[in-house]
Amino acid sequence: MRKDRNQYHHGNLAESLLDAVDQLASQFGLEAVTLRACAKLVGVSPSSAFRHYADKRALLTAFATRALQQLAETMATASERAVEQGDNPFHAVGLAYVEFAIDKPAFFRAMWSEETVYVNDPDYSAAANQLGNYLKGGFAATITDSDPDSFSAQELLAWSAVHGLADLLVDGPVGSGDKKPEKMTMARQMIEALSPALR
Amino acid sequence: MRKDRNQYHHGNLAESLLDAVDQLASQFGLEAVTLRACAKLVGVSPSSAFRHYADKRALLTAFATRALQQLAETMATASERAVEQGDNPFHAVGLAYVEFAIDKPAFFRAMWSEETVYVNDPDYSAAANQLGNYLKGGFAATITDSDPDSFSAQELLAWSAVHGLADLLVDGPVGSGDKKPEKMTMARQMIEALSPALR
DNA sequence: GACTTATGTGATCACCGTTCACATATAATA
DNA sequence: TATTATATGTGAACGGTGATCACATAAGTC
Repeated sequence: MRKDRNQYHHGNLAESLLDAVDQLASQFGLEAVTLRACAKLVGVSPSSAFRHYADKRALLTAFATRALQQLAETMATASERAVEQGDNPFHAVGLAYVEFAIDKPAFFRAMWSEETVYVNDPDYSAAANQLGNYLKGGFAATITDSDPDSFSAQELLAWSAVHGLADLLVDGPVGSGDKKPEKMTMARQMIEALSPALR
Repeated sequence: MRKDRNQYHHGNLAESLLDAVDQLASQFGLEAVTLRACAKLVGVSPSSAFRHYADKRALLTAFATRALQQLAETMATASERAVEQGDNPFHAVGLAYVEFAIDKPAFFRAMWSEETVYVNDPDYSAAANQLGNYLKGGFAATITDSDPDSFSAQELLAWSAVHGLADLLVDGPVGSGDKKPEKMTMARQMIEALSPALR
């Protein structure tokens, strides 16, 4: 049973503020995310946010963490499905990475934004590490990995290529006029072109 | 002969404001760049900036344009030198790209920041196009290119990989604890690992 | 020298993140 | 249940921010 609104106590303000960041960032971009706008959206006074987050930056850090987890989840399911269907898991993971960036550019930008995030926050870095592991998991079937604890040159290449394309599509001059299908085709072709280097 | 300071008219305020952005961004990060701080650094009132730039965003666009030109120049000389010395020009251009990002992270961030830049500004997009051409120039000796007007899958792969590594090094979780030499070694190894895909 | 145009100023605005004393709700204790 | 302690939300205030506008002053033109 959920609490009634119009209460003095909100009940789950920390999470609701994250939802507000989510909504504002998705609709108007990350730059437009304002503490006051978030509070207003939730129906709460601006100062109340500081009971749950030390900073605006702390709020953005929590949001970035959520984005990392979401991407990791997306990639994990893509990888599983690829294994089930006998497809190349790296292709699936790479495509999922790019698709996430295209579908949720605000999340993608927030995720790796060293200037607006406390990168040493334990939750954040844990999520970042977990994402790295899913990436390596996706590569595992494709790349022969001598040292599973550090990124080999080939693994770094794979991540760099996928991340670079995603970033160029979202913030760079690549595919500016194209819609999602064209962008995904570019991603497929690029990943295809990459495979000779991953043997 | 340059104008005396302590004048009512500054003489070259537009350029000087760009220098101020440069200095503040390099020292304190892009997020810390403030119109008022720039004006104070130049020794001028805050409102005077609006005589030369419509917006803060217009100022950042001009700064991003300058950054693009600087990177293009760096890459062009790297490419030339590589050709002279018989080295692989793509390697040289790719390394120059990564090195630029490491040395001047604020420039690198400002360059591709769709939310803080007017990406349709003619000067900006011209500089972005020129940079793309230099990139293709660097690739030219390495990659067989059927259509010189659009990026082939291999060219896109090469740019994505180099750009992605640069971005992961600057804003991502790769090489966080490492100094520049280690990062450049990673770049060399990644580019080396990429070459099988560029034939 | 008079007029026009370009450039810099100062006051002012609404909005921003942040703080703090205070109000109110929930939980714990007696 | 009554009391107390703690967690959570409020409202007013602060300085800093981007932006505007009437005004002041310089430079360019005739």
